[in-house]
Amino acid sequence: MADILSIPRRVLHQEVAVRLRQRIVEGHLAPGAKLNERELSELLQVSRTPLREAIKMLAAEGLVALLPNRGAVVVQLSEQDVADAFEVIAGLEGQSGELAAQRIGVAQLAEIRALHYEMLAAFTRRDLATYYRLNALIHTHINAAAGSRVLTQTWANLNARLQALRFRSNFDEAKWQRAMQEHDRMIELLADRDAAGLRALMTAHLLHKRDAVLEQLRAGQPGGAREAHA
Amino acid sequence: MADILSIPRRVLHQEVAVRLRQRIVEGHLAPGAKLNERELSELLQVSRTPLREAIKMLAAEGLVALLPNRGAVVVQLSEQDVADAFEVIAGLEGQSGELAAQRIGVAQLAEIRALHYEMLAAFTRRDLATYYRLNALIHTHINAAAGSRVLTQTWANLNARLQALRFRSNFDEAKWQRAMQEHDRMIELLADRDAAGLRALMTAHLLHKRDAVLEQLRAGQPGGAREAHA
DNA sequence: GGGTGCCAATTTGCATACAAACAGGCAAGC
DNA sequence: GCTTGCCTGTTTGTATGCAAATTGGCACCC
Repeated sequence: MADILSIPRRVLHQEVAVRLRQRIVEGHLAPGAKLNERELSELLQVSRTPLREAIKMLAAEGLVALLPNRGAVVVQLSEQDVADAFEVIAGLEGQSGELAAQRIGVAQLAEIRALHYEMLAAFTRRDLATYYRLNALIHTHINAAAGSRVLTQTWANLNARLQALRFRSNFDEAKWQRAMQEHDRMIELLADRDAAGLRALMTAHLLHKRDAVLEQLRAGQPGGAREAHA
Repeated sequence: MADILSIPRRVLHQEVAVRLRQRIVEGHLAPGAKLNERELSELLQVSRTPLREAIKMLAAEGLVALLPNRGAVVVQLSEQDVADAFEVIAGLEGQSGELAAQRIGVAQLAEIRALHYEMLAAFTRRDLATYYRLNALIHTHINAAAGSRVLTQTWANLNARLQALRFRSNFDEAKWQRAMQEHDRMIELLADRDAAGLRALMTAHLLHKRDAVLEQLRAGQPGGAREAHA
């Protein structure tokens, strides 16, 4: 909690990295798109040096791919990659759940519960955007409650790559209701400190999410071709 | 398969990143050490620009931490971090095992078996350095056999952070024998395509490794380098 | 003596300049 | 007509220069 004291020390290349991540997740930079350095440096009003440093960070995070002497492109996950990624993150969420159930404090639990009710409100209104925001926030809080910095970093990294997909995935009513029920159950299991139960639930929750996203992908890209990679 | 044809396109900043990773893993850059840009650029005979880009990549990988206006330092994992990291990687290895058992081809299995026998030879000679090299190679091959690029990347990233520790961890005879037995069993389970079994074994294997490393850490890193002696 | 403020040396952060590699268009040769 | 080679504009890769921030030391004041 010492973070509150530290004044925000922003450095340009980190700021640029944040902005680029946003643009990728929000789809302004679509998968496969080339990152033209001159263009981006003009757009963001920075020189190429910090921009390049930011791009290298995104490359290490797996958000973009570097083509030697040919710049960087936004990675394009094949259907198989998406499935694989969700399976990996399902494992990470499972572990988050297990640890969170063991380690969560009352204040953290209360906050998550509050977010849950807010999300329930958004669900009731069928306000998808708010629902997603709160959903992501709840998962982030559970992950944080696990109290494992390594887990948090690994999860956040992978999550960033999948956010772009989730953003668009707009699953059907039945799936949405099930997801909501699973979230209800999460709160119960957290309150009960049922580590094994929460692990199982969260893993299953993410695998369901995988299925929903894949279904969406297949519907959107008939033919379901495996996309090429560099 | 196509990799054989592509000529190696080296770029300086990637080369530098490789070298820096080596230096960190091998302990030339100890945890907590400051990365002086001028110093390193002279050492590696490159200008500061590609060096800085490489440092940013390592930062994104979690190998170094960036202190705004104060450069980068090699991350220093607390005991808790180490335990957490091994638990995360245990989950990843478990998934590697499960997928590998399902997807491995005969050629891949044969290669892993061959490496296993080589490792058995190294174990018999109590040649720790060779044992470690082959051990790491086997785990890499199993991971590759899982055929999940996302899993491979996530695993490799985390693994890099722990290699430095393993390098030094010089566990006792009993633990070494158990590890060797577990590896024997891995081969059996792979050959049997026992996905659930291999998942469980590999997870346990890594948790045992965690215990060994933590024990070593607590013992207070007794001087001995990595050369073993029985 | 201990604390505070200032100054200089060092180091990082960013911008720019220059070199190398690439893409694609055009013309010449088969 | 198709390929091959060259040539040029564009883009990426690297080096260097300059500005800003930090660290540590020293003098000064309380």
